[in-house]
Amino acid sequence: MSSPYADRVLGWYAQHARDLPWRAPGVSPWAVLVSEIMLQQTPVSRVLPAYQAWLARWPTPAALAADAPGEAVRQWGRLGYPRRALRLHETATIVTKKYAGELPTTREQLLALPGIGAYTAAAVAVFVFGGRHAVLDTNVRRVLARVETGREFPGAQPSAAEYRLAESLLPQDEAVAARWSVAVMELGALTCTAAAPRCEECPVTAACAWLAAGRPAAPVRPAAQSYEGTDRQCRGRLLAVLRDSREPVTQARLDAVWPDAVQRARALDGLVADGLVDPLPDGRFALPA
DNA sequence: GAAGCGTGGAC
DNA sequence: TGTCCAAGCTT
Repeated sequence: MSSPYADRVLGWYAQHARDLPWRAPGVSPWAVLVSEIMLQQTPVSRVLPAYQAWLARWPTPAALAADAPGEAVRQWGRLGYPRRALRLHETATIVTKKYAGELPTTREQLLALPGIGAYTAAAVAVFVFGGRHAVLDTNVRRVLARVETGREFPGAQPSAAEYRLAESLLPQDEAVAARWSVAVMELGALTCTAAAPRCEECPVTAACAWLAAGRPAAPVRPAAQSYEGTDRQCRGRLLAVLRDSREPVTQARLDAVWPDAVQRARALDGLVADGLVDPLPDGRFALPA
């Protein structure tokens, strides 16, 4: 079984696909993984320059593994969620030692690597190696919620039913299925967007349950916690001090960027526990060596 | 399963 | 100087 509107989505993709660097022919599996990790919760526009700079510095997993994890955190810059940089470095080390420098090709092998979860494992297995798996990211989930379920937004986490649905829609042919997966994702990113979807440009309006129902609005969700004053903001400030310093920094330098001493200590402890910050014997702090 | 984890752009 | 959201993962 496969999607009755697969041809329409594939045709739309042929016309509208963005010319992104990680989609260029000849891009290495490792480079695609780097792009996928960077794209976790970070918009394409901000990833583009970071992706180019990262691969210019470390073209292969072996090159990254040969450098200190702290350098990965520094190069990560302000992309956000810097644990991703640390885990990418760990993965580079594993790939270098265990897989002789070549990214493994199956979803299960990829899933076992740090920082690679269900989505990223499927995405790399499909986009690079042509596997036939459901690729459920936020874009695909939103498209399926609307077209198939008639709801404006999907639930908080992908359900087993969602996976079954996504798998049932995959075209039989592996290569076609891979193209379908990236095409649905692109449709969600460009047309079936979270805010102000462009239904007038959509190739599958005839099949869309949400549109047929008159685009009913989802129930209002509880307001998100403000970022201002959170531990996350505090961690970000502290790590920025370390990123911007070539030398280890003193406690006083960290104290200067956050007024609340209790919260500051908690955030710093968290960064140390996460391996993002090294406390040195002399009392100073540094990115991990 | 919920909560924690950064950052900046679009409204 | 508010809210939402962006190719999620881990515990």
